[in-house]
Amino acid sequence: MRANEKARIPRRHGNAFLLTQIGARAAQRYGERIGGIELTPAHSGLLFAIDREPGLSQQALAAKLDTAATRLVALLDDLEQRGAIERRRNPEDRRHNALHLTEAGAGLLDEVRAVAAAHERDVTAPLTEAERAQLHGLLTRIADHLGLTPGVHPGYRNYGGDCP
Amino acid sequence: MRANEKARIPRRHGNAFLLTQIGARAAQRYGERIGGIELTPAHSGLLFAIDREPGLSQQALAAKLDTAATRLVALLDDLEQRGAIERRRNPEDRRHNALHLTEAGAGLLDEVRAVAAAHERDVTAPLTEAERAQLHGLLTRIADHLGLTPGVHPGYRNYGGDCP
DNA sequence: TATTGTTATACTCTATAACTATA
DNA sequence: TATAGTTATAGAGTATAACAATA
Repeated sequence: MRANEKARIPRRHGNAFLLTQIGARAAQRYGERIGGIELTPAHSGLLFAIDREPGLSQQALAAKLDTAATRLVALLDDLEQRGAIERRRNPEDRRHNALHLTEAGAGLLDEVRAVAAAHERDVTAPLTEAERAQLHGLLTRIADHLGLTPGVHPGYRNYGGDCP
Repeated sequence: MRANEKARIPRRHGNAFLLTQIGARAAQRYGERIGGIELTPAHSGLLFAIDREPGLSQQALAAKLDTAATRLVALLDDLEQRGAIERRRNPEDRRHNALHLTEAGAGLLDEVRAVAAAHERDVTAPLTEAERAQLHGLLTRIADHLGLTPGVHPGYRNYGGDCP
């Protein structure tokens, strides 16, 4: 009975488990790297998002990232205090803050991009360029199948489930 | 300058980011599935570990999973209360508990294996069998490069970093 | 009254530090 | 005193609920 169940499993350590293991470790390493410029992964995600679509309100940005707007406040406070972003109050409807990167913020984003590129090279170090492209094709299809939004980190999403 | 930095990035959404995204989502889905039999991913990991190496003490098991022994107490309480495991006190040194799966625990582990197999099929649904094998080869090499212990979920590890 | 942004509260998770019982 | 297991304490992170300002 147990051997029978066992036989149904395709591999000792399946792709799904490997993906979870690797994903968690890659996230942890990215967190360490991005910590080197005094940011968290969440901060870096906001810089990317604001650069991609400047002028959004906090509510609109939260909707894009599929997270609660309350979560953004402290993160944006940090970035604003650092001079990386501006909250421009809309004169026509003074409840809205339009989010924009400053000059310094654009420079900081360049640093983030450099960190991300180094991270990318690190994680895929044992693969050849052809294998990286192969992997990218496979992963893109899985990401699509799982309904993942390109560029939106799942850490922003509102799940009930356990993190690991 | 910024365009120059951008050009260094190999792809819009690199493999590292995709791995993080997919890993987090896969973990979340597994958590939902395993919740269907009133367990968390952590509980299921303990069942696997105790089955793989029965008779370990709680300290020894914690060391294998690279986590604090205090973290295991409540999880083992749950499994014991459910009749899935036993803490057998060692008569020669009565400080040690030798951990063992019960008959019921073996049955529960079979259910966990079925859930894991369904999860595996779900995550890799869009791939052919040949592609799954290809992916497995690439992921195994990356996991090895990242120093991951086969079968040990990173969720048990003691990092300081952010979870996502 | 409805909406934007903010602050406050409560809850979960976990790391660390006491504590007990055995040796 | 040293170790295995347990319990208690404290901290981080976040989801939810209240709140103030504006429309």
